[in-house]
Amino acid sequence: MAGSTSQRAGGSVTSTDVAAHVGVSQATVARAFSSPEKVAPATRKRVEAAAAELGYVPNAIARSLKSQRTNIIAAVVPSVGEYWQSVLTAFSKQLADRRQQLLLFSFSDPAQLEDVLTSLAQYRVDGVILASASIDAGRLARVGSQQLPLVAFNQPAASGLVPSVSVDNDLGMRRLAAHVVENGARRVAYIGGVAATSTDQTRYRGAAQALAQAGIACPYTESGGWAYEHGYGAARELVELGELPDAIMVAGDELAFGVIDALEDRGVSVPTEVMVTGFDGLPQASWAGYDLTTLTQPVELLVEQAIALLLGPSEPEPADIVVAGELRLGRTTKSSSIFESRKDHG
Amino acid sequence: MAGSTSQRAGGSVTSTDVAAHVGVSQATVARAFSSPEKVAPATRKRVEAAAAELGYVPNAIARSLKSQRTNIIAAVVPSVGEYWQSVLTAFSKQLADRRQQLLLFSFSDPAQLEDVLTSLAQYRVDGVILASASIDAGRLARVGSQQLPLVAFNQPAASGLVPSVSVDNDLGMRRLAAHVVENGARRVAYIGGVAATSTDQTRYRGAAQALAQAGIACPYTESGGWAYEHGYGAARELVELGELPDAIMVAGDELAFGVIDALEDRGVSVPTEVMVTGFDGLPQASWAGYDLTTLTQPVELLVEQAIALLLGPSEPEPADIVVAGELRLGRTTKSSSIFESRKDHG
DNA sequence: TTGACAAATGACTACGTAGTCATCAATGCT
DNA sequence: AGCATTGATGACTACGTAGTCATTTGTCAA
Repeated sequence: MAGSTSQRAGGSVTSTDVAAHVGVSQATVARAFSSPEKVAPATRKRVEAAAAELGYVPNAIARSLKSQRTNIIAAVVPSVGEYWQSVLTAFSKQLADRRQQLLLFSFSDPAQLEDVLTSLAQYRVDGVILASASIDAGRLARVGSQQLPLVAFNQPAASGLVPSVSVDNDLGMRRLAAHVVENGARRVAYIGGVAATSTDQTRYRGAAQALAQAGIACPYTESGGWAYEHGYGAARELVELGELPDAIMVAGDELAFGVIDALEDRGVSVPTEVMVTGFDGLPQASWAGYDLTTLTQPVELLVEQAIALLLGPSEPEPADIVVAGELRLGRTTKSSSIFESRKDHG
Repeated sequence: MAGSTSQRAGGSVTSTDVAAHVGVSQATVARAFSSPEKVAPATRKRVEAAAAELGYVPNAIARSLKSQRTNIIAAVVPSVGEYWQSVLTAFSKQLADRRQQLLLFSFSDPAQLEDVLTSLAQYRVDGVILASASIDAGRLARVGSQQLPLVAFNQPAASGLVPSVSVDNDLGMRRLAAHVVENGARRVAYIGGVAATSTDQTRYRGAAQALAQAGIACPYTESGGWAYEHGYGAARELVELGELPDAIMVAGDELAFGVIDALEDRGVSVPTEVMVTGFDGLPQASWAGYDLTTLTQPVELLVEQAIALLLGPSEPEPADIVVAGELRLGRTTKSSSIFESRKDHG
């Protein structure tokens, strides 16, 4: 039997090839792979043997064309940022468990979004995850008008427009604010990311309102981005202006790391002189070097909900799921006992 | 004209629909999108107008089936690890520039690799990036035997078997070793990741040989993984054993962060008492909080080379590209001037 | 004016699969 | 024994596109 069964060099082996080899019809081979229970065990065995011998692997492209399902989920994600990377990791893991693949559409500049969404439309994916603070309502609506299932991930602005899953930004910031107030902070500053994003707005509002209830004003500083260096730069400016508050609430963990390092670099001790809080609960927040007080997003849970919305039975009206995060108390807000004793809230 | 042009609810608009609307053949519509120069400008305009009106978007699945090209590159990557996330980011960016999409196959456990590779074979991607230290030679060979272009990313073991792109692990570690020796280290320990991986072996060998030339032995400790907590744990053990060296060379940056934090937590000052080096050049290495001495991998360049191997004309024999990294000098090896003066090498 | 030629377009088909329907054999029942 | 029923399988076709080839139209030179 030498040579007769060798697979062709460049081309792929098709179900027809296997069928000819076994002496059954192409339909039977297809069934043996897509719905094995409809094929007699003996036949199935022979088909599988032949497939293994010839090196046949079902062609997902052809299958998708015929069945109108790709088993592929697209994710539109900013190409940078510790937070998005961790979200992506979670999606990729959980989708793999459901035998779905992740097709990645990343963009570094919001201006590229147009192109990205265009090429996204060409792949007939089974669902789309929109994860970025910089997708505005108009674009969201446009994507939403297509027929495909989609879910906005952590985009407060999407609420009501398209199905969305978010952490409770407002509640989270309120808890953090309550915590720093309890720890004795009387003057608090807020360092945001990009003021134009709904995430930033929602978080700031939460913090500002909670602080206002304690009679504390909370000036907002825009750092201009969500990366380490933005936080570093914003904090440096704050130090140079000279009027340091008791606490700095930062819109995101990565920013907060920059804030902490900028403070320490300039001899400002955290938390002794200034407390710092973050938001997100990145893995690095738990690293001993930072040990940041922050709001840990339940990323796995959020992702689970997002996938459920995407793959589950479609709801009649857009569902908006909001999940509470968990307060993580780290070293960056541990107050000295002097402050502790003056605590006086509610 | 109300209603007559409304697109069907669930189904997608096809080139045939557009053709009927314009009054041309399906072939002309297809050409208008895939090779516009073959269509008369006037006709093209009408086709484009009709497509916009009907909401037609070319179907990439069907196109792929017909043309045997998917414009999709698959990446097989471990689902965790700061380093892989940064690599992934680079791939996704550079592929987007070339109008290719990234299909993500991530795995958290090497045992899942089998499943991953199986489902990978079904999608007829244009190329595969294998990026993980834990793909052994046997599996590499199996994947390589398929017809599709592939490239192993930072896997020394792949050299000779399949086309590969790697940083120069050996040279990098030699440079780091030379640096710590110059800074006065006389007793050096090495903390590795997973001893069974070729990356770990190559890096340790480079360090050990370079140190041996300076007459320094270099005991190896396996941390058991590549994450922060593995480094933390390994360093903690080292401290508890009591015999701290002058310098600890660590196999990866993320591990090194753990090592540093473990040392500082136990009152061991870095670099005054113990110097620490990393490997990879993660963004966090540049953060002021760590400011790690490490070997920065030229990730963008590595990725560029990998993509060139993948999409470029196929070489007759597997190409193995090795790129040198760049030494990054941080605070974690800044020696006191006492050490500096005794430097005596070569 | 007519033949040669290029440009534009249409008819047709294949890419590899899965679902529909028909066919056939085997089984159980009265 | 005859008939209905079930299970297994084959023939056929459609999914939406792009390439091949043939046909039509328009242009230019002799």
